[in-house]
Amino acid sequence: MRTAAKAKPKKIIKKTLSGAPDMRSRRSEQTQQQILAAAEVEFAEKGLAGARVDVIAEESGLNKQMIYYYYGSKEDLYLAVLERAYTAMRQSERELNLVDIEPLDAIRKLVEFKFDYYAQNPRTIRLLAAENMQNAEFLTKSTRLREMHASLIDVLQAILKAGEKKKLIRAGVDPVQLYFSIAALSYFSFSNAPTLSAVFGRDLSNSHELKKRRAHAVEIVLDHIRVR
Amino acid sequence: MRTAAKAKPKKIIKKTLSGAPDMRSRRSEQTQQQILAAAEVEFAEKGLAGARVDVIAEESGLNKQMIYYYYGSKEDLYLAVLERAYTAMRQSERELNLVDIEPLDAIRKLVEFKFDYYAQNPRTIRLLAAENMQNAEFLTKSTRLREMHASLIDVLQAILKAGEKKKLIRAGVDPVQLYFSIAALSYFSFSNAPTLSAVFGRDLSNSHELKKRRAHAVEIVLDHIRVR
Amino acid sequence: MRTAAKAKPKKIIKKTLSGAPDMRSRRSEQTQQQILAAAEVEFAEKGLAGARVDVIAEESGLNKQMIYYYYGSKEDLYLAVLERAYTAMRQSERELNLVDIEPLDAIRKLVEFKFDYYAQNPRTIRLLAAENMQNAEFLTKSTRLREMHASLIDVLQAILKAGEKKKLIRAGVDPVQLYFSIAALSYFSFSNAPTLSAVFGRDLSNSHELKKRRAHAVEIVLDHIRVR
Amino acid sequence: MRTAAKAKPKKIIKKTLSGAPDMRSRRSEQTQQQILAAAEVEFAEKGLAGARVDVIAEESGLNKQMIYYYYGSKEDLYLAVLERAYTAMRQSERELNLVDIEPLDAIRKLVEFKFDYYAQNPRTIRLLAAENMQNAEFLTKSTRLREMHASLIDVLQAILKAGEKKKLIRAGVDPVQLYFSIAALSYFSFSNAPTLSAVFGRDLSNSHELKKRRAHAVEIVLDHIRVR
DNA sequence: AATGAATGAGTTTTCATTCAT
DNA sequence: GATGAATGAAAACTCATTCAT
Repeated sequence: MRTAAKAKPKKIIKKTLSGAPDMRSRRSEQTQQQILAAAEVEFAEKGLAGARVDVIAEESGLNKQMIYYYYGSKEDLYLAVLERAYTAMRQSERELNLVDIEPLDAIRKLVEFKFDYYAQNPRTIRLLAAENMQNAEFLTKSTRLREMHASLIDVLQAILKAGEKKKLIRAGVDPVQLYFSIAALSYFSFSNAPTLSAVFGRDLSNSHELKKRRAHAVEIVLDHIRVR
Repeated sequence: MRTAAKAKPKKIIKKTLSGAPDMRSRRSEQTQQQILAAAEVEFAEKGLAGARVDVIAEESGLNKQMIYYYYGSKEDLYLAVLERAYTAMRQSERELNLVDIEPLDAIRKLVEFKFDYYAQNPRTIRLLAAENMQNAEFLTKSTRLREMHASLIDVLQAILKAGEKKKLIRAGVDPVQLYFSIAALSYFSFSNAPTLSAVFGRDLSNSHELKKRRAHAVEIVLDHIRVR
Repeated sequence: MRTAAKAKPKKIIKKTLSGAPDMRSRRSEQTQQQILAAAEVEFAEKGLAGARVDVIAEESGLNKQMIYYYYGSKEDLYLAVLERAYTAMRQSERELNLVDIEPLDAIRKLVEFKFDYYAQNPRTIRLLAAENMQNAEFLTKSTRLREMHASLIDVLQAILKAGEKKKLIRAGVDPVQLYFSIAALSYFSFSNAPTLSAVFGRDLSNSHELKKRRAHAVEIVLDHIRVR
Repeated sequence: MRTAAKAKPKKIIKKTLSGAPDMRSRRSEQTQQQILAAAEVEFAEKGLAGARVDVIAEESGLNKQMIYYYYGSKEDLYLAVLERAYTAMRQSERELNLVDIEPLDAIRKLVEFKFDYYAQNPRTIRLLAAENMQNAEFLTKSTRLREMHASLIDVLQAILKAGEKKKLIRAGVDPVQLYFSIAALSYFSFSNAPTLSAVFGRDLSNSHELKKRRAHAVEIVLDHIRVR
């Protein structure tokens, strides 16, 4: 309906929260994973508007209706994909152990981790890009995601402090700004590879180029924080 | 024809190249500008797939057929928009005069310019992001754009050399890597503002935040190239 | 979208209000009438839920998209049909001239008019029945219709008063109740003809039966108001 | 199969006729009643086309397959609901004892009974309305229902005769016409309450209005048959 | 008897594009 | 040059029904 607000009939959606161990239906859980996997590929490739529900159904090897059965709508499926990718990234960050390492090495490791994560999860890059194109409409909508603040900030803070104490890192470095810069230097190499490659006329995504880029990112960050 | 692969029948398109002074029709020229302006807004906001020809027509104050008359198809219109934005950016870069400035100041100015350009041209950011989502399909397709290689690389090269000679800038800085990093640090602040704002729960696009971000970008770059 | 309220992009609908004499497009006006005519048949036959947009398009000889172009949605088209039928009925009532007739004859004429109107406009009966099944959701929604109160009540009132004065009609007859009863006796014969016919095993819609029914309706009403 | 004409493959349906005391499965009987109850609500609310099997399953607390197990199809379930409601109404009529009452009181009681039955069984009204929208397709199809002719006609006939003999009721009253009118006056008040309420801008379903309406129905009927 | 999962065939709606004037 | 009207092809979404357990 267009003209008037109408009490939408509540649609019954069968999504089993992945946390709940629903023993009765390991099959159902698997089906949902198949859908999510296919959807991630499609959304990462084409964005929300460009993605096709038919394609997702086709690629998942399932019926189109299953998508609506489990996720309710294209947009809700997109949100599920986004949540999963985002959660996985935060989880990876959380598993990064930087505490017992020399401060400068920790920073180096952190930059390399960020860079490598994007290198290994190109779809996450594209989902983030798509989401930014949408002004983070869905990320904002998701309570789950909004609350998942970047845990690395605290870690960074701790490392910087430890480094200061050891006279390895200069005082006064803003951890948030630093985090942004690390993210920027990692993200950009992948997010903008297509246009950069086109303009520079050479492939920027081969491993040689990436290695140089990664090393540069590490250096530029370290140069900024090191005491002279 | 909507999604399918197309064997474009050559269609006569009336686009007057803006270079050629077609005196007969200043009105025509204006019509095309109206379309381009509305299209830029729409494509920047929604991307290629999400943009609606109806909306562009509506917003331009013209009718849909005019779009097809002048631009042939939605995709060709998108290309025209992209070309214009890209050309304008390159033109701005070309107008930047960094030759007669002290090397470190020149770098500072360059970083600030990049940052400010994105700040003042948010639609360019979004068009670039959209184009990257499309794997630079259109940028690649456009001979005009492909040939418009980033002139700043040469300028950067010259500045670095001059700086080295004056013992202000350390030797061995790769101008391409540096250019990428400058672009990254500028671009990212704007391209990813929506998701960052959502996750950090505060508005990163106000002028205070941007000023801090800009200063940080300048510093991180300078710290990298300065001799110690 | 299911999950969240979303700012529906305003859809451009080209419906020319039938009042506005849009000379440029008599063709457009005719197209809309074709759609309305086909829609009335379909909605009257199957109700809102049962009606098929495809069928309406097919029967109107037009493209399905035209329906959306002019009316925006199936529901809005239904509303347009309802409004037209309702307006026509009220208009007919308004054209009934009962003022200069003997009171009892006026009542008789009124009952016959109601009965005949339903007899001649079976689709109006069905649209009303459909609308009642929907708890008058659309009639309530339509400002235009809600304001179109039954003008016959006032006329009835006047007739009753005149009849009282002439000692032809007894005092104390409630015009609203009487109007309802007249409507009931007319409407029911048509609205419930299918089930009654099925149960009584004979066709109640032939002209002989209708004549008897009509005469009975007149008598029962007159018997109620006549002075003894 | 949804809309298409169907060559129903004979399907084994487990419906235990409510008459047969199938001791083995009181549970089964209860399940069927749950389904019927939920179905009646849904069909009465939305009609055949508008009703959703999912909703019926949900509301009955059972699952969809049970509906198909016991009733074979949505349409057959609708028929079962219709049959039950109709049978109940006829049963009520049969239990009405009007034989030993004064003729005019009997008529009064009959009108009141009809009115009250509809008042207390609003879903029956809606099922009848739905069925009439379908041109009584299902009622016609059901041998059981077709044979269940309105028993009140005979009763009415007897009352009228008795009244005539006692000079209380005038001769020549057609019992079928009278029955129709009684039904009309009762039914209409409920069937058309939504549209009437909308147009008259006041609630016609409160008890005060209904009392007035009921009294009026009684009077108009009595006025018609009474000797003067 | 009962359940959750899956399906195919619709159904409404959207959208780029073209036609006629 | 410009406009409103029209179209076909696809897109999202729905729903009765069946399958497998």
